[in-house]
Amino acid sequence: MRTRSSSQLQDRAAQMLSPVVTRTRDVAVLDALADMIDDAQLKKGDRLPSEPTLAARLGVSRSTIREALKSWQTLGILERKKGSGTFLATDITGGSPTVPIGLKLEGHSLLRMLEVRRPLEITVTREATMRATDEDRIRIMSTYRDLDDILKTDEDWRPADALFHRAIYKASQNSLFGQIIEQLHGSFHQVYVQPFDSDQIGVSSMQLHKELCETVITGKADLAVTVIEQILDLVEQDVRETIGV
Amino acid sequence: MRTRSSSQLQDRAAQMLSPVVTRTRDVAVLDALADMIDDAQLKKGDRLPSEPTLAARLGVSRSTIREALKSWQTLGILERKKGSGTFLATDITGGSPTVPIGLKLEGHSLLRMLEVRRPLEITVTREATMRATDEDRIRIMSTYRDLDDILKTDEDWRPADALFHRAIYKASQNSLFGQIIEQLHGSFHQVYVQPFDSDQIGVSSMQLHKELCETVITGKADLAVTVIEQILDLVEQDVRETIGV
DNA sequence: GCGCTTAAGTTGTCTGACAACTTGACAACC
DNA sequence: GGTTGTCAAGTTGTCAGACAACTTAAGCGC
Repeated sequence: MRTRSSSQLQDRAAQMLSPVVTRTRDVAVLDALADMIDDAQLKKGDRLPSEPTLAARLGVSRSTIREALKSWQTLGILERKKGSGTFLATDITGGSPTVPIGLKLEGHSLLRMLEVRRPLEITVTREATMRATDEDRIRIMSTYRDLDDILKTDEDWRPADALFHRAIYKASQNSLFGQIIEQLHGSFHQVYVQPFDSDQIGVSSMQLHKELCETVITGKADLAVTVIEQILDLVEQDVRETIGV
Repeated sequence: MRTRSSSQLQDRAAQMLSPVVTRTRDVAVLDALADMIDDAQLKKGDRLPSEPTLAARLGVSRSTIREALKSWQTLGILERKKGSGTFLATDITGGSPTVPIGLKLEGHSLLRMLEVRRPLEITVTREATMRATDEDRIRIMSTYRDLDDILKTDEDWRPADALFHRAIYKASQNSLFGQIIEQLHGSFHQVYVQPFDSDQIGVSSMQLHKELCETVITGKADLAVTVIEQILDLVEQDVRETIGV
């Protein structure tokens, strides 16, 4: 085991190198595939390019393509017929939640995303507060400490923030919440980051994150919900001011 | 063109035939895996045998094993860590022993989906009730009538049901809600319809849909929310009874 | 005991191959 | 004309083997 300081240094360095997650290749394939479906305006029942074609065009092996397709097949997005091809089984009207397709990210769509995030965040916070195991609590506390440390420097706080919130999602014991919120969160941050400076995070937001950590760990569900609502209010207010609504 | 009678005869004969189900190997792998999990009493967090081990023991190649695991990974049943192993991410608690274990696992993932759907449906129903335009109200009423008509026959009611709910989503004036819910709904139906095949929509559910239509149109937000909650309760109860939890 | 190195084990990805199946085109037959 | 048999090309399903990246634990030196 490394010493604590070096560990922190290494973690911090790793965070700067690989921003949020270790994108496995099949996820990238699905992203590209979503774009392709959007570009080609494919409708339900239309056939997708064959596996060898996709493999060649995306520069990955057929195995990777197959695993990515299997994922969407399980979710009912795709249907595959042996000897025939792969077909779109769902109409993706302007965008899919699994991979936001062609999502026009103007200010108003940011607000729409927040609208969807809000009920999900509230529910996941309540569930996490009530279901968290000891291991979850330790992880939440640990990720909060990391976030707190980062905020004292001028480094990028977003990766630490994402890890903190992910720990809470995990404590809800329902992986679907985390997946959907993080997709929204991801596309949200992509644009959200743009107009704001990285150290723009206010004192109030930092205080709220501390309260969120404490209330979740101590199991005060109702309080935790009010805190997450305040955080979302803060973010929404930020967005509104920025886009002048 | 053939005569009408012969054509009808042929169609009827064709209807009696059910499509040949090509049982792919990965489904068999998942069945075997479910039995193994049950026999070995594996709990959440426990590690599964490695891919090469499974491949050797089940007499299939590693590729087939991986595709099968990918399917359950997508459903959140499994979690895989590079260099470490594959772990069970869900607890199989209780349930009647007569229900095949595979159904149990998928049933639990159904419940998780419902958990995510619930806050979204509630929010979208409230928003729809308050924001609906006259055009939206007409559309909601019209799609409900269609659904009502279909229910009196023995035809498939699901498309009409989907259109009815979609009309409500649309009235919320936030396309993201509909997209995400429909994604969940789609994958839900894919699994839900497959093993349970409960084509019968209950009388109570039908009455609730009528109330939902009325409350949304007349702008009674709080009432509409309670109705949609009752509908979701009904569905959840149905799932729970089927998987015996 | 502590820290470092090493080796075994595991998942992610690639390559190449063959089997099973579908589809369309064409020929043969009634 | 309409039906059936046959064939070739294309596509998915499965297999085998290999290497890279990563984790874990045992072993070693201090």
